[in-house]
Amino acid sequence: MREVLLHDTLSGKLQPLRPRDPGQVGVYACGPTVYSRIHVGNARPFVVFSLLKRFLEREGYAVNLVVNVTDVNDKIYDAARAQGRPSAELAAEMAALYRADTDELGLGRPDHEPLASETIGPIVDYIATLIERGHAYAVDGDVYFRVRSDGRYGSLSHRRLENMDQGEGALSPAHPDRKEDPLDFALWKAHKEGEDTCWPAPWGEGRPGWHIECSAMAEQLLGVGFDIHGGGSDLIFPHHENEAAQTRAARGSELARLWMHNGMIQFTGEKMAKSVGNIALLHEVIAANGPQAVVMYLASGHYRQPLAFSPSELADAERRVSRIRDALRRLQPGAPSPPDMVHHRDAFFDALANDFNTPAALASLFEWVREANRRGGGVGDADLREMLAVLGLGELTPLEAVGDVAATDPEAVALLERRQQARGARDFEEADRIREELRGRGWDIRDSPEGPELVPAQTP
RNA sequence: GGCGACGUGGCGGAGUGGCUACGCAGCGGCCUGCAAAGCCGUCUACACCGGUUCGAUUCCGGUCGUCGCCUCCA
Repeated sequence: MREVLLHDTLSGKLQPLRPRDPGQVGVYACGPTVYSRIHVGNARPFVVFSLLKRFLEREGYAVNLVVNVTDVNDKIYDAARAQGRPSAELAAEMAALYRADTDELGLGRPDHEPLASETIGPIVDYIATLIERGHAYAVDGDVYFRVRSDGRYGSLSHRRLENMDQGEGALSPAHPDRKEDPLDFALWKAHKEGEDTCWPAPWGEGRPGWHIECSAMAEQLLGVGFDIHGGGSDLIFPHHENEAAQTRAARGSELARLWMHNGMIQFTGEKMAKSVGNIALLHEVIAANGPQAVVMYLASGHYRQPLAFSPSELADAERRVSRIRDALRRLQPGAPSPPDMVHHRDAFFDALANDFNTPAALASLFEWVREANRRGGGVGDADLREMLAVLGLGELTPLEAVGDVAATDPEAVALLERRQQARGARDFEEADRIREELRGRGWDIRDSPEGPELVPAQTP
């Protein structure tokens, strides 16, 4: 088992992974708010933490991955109202589409996917505890967290209270004196006209604020002080800062041991976001490029850095997948790989152990591929398969050889034979004509010393 | 204004105080009837200005620029 180093946002440094319970790693990653279909940016944490789980499991850990779904939220109310439908119905539909879209990636599901709407009881209890301990207060059915009661507030996002923009809330003409302090944030929001869902609570019916749900759900499923809390870097403040503050205040200990944050996907030079309008929907990108290309694309940058998105980047990723797929054709399935190539495989996993450096790992993978290609056919594919499995590309299959085609498209095989006859007769005009005909049927020809093969045509 | 990250070859994107990843694209070559695939080579980059050092793309300071957060946001 390698020592795994991960960058921790709280300390700002690489930290060795030292699980609370030896051999077991609990991971909580913030998932989407379901008010519309997710885009590629939303998919990044899903992929990053899914792949991290695979890697840690490969290293021998038992991993429990929790990715929540926020299904009660202002944006959902707004979107549902605009569509003239119940908010719960919209949330349920979008949650189902989120699962369907991410299923398409072929990475499996997280171990748990809790919903805010199904965690109301624990959330209410949590808030009650905060009030009892003097860290929260109710005002006309709202409940606010007393930010200044947490001595370590700001430690995660590395900001000082005095530097914070305090324009929000305090001077709101609608609610002039609700909060004791403009920095305080809502734990519970009293039911308002036009909101079609609410739940009972000791301080009045309403619904949870955004941050409390994660503290409650993470604790329910992983316990306080679990190993890794993750999400997009745009969540560091205020979302994760608030989560951390709530848990310290209610439980007297830290929510998570290590905080991991992924960088933003950038499209047209800035963050891909619905509010900017520069989004590419995940299911459309998968439909256009295939799921493996999307995973390859997301793995091609270090998770902490911003990553440039464009259609050509996805096409690039698709070519890389093809290179691997082509290499697979020449390999010996299920056979061990040459021992003198194992250093590439080891370098691959070493790179992942060093702050989950997927692009460096991919470099080693491609060095392995080049070496295998150099050696010609017959190299065992075991090492490559091991690497691909961790990347979630284990399902990659080599392009079919002609033998497999016979069953599905006997006509193509007949054409290939006619082309061989034409070539034998040095009638290259006819041979090339048949090649074009086969391409029209969706097959590319690859000639080799061992004879011609048919492979599915690459989409241009 | 505050905090943080970053500026690498045509593009994407790692990384390192000295040996200049990886992929895509381009170009040349090998192979091929021609292609495709593959292999070899090539295109020899690290924003700018100072400093430290025998030596800096890598460390320090400054300048310019970009991005993120400070409000919902993966």
